[in-house]
Amino acid sequence: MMSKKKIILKHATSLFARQGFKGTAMAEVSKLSDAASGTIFYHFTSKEALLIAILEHVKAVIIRKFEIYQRAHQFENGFQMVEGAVTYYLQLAAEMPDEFLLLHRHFPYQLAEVNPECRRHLEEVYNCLVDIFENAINTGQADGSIGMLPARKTALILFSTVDGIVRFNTYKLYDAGTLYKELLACCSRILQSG
Amino acid sequence: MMSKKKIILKHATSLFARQGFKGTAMAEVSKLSDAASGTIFYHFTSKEALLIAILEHVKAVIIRKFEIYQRAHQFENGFQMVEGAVTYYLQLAAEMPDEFLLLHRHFPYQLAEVNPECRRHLEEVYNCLVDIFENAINTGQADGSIGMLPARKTALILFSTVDGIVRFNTYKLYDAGTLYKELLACCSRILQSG
DNA sequence: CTAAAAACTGACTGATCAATCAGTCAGTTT
DNA sequence: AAACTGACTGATTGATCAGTCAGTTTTTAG
Repeated sequence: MMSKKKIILKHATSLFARQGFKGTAMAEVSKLSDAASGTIFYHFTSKEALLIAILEHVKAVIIRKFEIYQRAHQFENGFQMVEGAVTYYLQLAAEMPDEFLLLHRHFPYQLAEVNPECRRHLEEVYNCLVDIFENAINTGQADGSIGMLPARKTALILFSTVDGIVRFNTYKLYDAGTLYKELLACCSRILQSG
Repeated sequence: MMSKKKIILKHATSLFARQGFKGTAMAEVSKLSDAASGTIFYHFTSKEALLIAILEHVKAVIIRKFEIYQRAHQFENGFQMVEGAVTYYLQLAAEMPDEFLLLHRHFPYQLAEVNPECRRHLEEVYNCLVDIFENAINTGQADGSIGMLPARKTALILFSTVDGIVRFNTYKLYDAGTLYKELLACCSRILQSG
């Protein structure tokens, strides 16, 4: 049985992601969670504290999932590691739409400017994600499957591209699935050695 | 002398971009514009109508600026046209931070789901921007400076990358300037012929 | 069992906000 | 000089919302 605190966290994540922070009334969260409004403030000191708790949880889930993924997969070379990372990133974004939508909204970054804890959570998520690309590039440069580009900067550009495609999907401007093949082809061209 | 309506539009753009739609009180707009709250509702029927008017104006400005840019520049070949488009996009985003911030927020796309006029404005902005990349790629494929990739899809991926870099800047996660050289290098690798 | 602690409830409060509307006033037309 | 126009004003209103609190139920520990 899921605790009421976790139920509240789950529904608040979904509502904040879909309707925004200011656009979500605590009464909506309490209704969806089948909890009295007072219960939310019993578990979380304020609406802002609820948002921080959500971000902390999202961070923990994403970091854990990527660690599990990395341990479970073996690649022939660094280039295939990058391809794997791109594919898994798209897959994860489809699996956790609320969490990715939340990270694509502006209000967490606005709060991060005045709240160091919030800033830390967001930085850790982004570092985790960019590190995956960077590690794969470093591996590929060591085994010769990837050309000698600046690893961190190329990782940032790659991440920016993949994340942009996910955003197209979110905003319903273009379907990510139809770009998958071309996205991998672009990665291949960017990273090719020689 | 700027009309009061334009002054309101200007300050509302800035406030909506920085604080969000729900996060901005009409009283703030009226204070910054040095107008009575009633004046805003005299010119715009509602807060939502004000947002639509802002998006229409942003669309008009961006489309006009890119038309002027394209007429004023001559390129040796299609590949240099792409480089020019990337450079100009980054430059424009730095010149019009409020407008780009607004387009990077989630609420215009949320409104677009229920308001066809809003959806039209946003689509026209994105079509204008992606078309610039697509035209350049088509030109390059005709003159041999760009390889035979699917033009529209490659344009979308390129746009997604460049726009992602602008977003890094907005969210203060990474400075776009330091990625400029590597960004152009990636474009070159993606588009190279042969 | 009992007593204390923890979890939970929902009516209530004060603040905030979008939108309204009766009215002012400078300028134009009849 | 009378009638009219349209930009502008700001006090007011009804709705909404985050957060509180006094009290109830459930769980835990001795």
